Amino acid sequence: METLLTVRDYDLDATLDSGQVFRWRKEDDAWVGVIGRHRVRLSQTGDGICAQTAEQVTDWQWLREFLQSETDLAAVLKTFPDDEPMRVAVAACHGLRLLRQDPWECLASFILSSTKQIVQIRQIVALLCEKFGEPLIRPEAPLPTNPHLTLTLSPPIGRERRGNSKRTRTVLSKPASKSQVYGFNAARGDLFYSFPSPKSIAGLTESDLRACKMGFRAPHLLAAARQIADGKMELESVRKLDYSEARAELMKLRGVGGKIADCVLLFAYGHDSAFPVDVWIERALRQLYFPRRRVTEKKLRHFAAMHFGPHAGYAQQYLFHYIRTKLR
DNA sequence: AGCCAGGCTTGGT
DNA sequence: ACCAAGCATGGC
Repeated sequence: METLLTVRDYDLDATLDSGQVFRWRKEDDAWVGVIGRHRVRLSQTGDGICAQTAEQVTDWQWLREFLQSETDLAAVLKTFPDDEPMRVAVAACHGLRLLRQDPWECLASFILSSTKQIVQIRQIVALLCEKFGEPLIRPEAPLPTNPHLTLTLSPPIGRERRGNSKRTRTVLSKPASKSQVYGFNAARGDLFYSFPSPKSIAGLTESDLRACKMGFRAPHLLAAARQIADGKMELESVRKLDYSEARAELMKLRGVGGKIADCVLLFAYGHDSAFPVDVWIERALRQLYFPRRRVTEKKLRHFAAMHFGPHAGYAQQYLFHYIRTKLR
């Protein structure tokens, strides 16, 4: 299925490559990635964004929600302070947007992000999904016509399928290869996977997770997954909380400090006032707004909240992307 | 308070 | 070519 979202001032390249998401890859002129259980191909067109999926889609609301294509960007930009650094960043990153991600995927990704650079975060998250997510069908391939074939997926490489063994060996005496199932060569990297649920991660061991090269973040992710799977933490009910309540709630999770909580609040819960301060932003703020002055991190956060207005998180994204891509 | 915990990239030498 | 620094958090 294919649809065209008409939208102005939307730079897909900048948006999908600005450290908000870690699973999107550019293939030729299009971006391929996963939203929920949809494997999606996105490309920039003259008047918007073209999206393709393998399966029938009647309601594209989930896509508009993820892309935030209805957001009035001009209205957001108008609230930014009129100072030199902001003007430069906005001019340099025209069409940069904030996405609206699934809270769990966002939370887990940012737990894994601590003291990692973006390239490594991508590797870790990719490994996690390949090992423990469910394989998805690529948009270009037709859906399998034989219903039995859909029941004979072999387990992802490196993973024992426990429990529902009914599913793995039903009709066919010999398991179908991935290329039989999907109609293309499913070499590593060609298949896409859903993001593993809290429940599926909660059932793993720390060493399962360490095999994804996440190091000391493995116990953090495992503990967070278990807190959520046990119902001790309700990511859905965090939606009802205001910014500071939600921040305090998320920080109860292992591996979640102020910075990571702010990332999740901004990228998944739509709290535009969240202003994640990582080393890049901290350096930029000190250099641009407090040259040769000693300012504590707390003061810096206070300044950011006061100075950048109700959509401070958007302003942060412009500064972040500007210093990372244009000021290297 | 200050250090350490994977491992991969970046930057300095 | 080699080697240190950087990275956000929790635990000691």
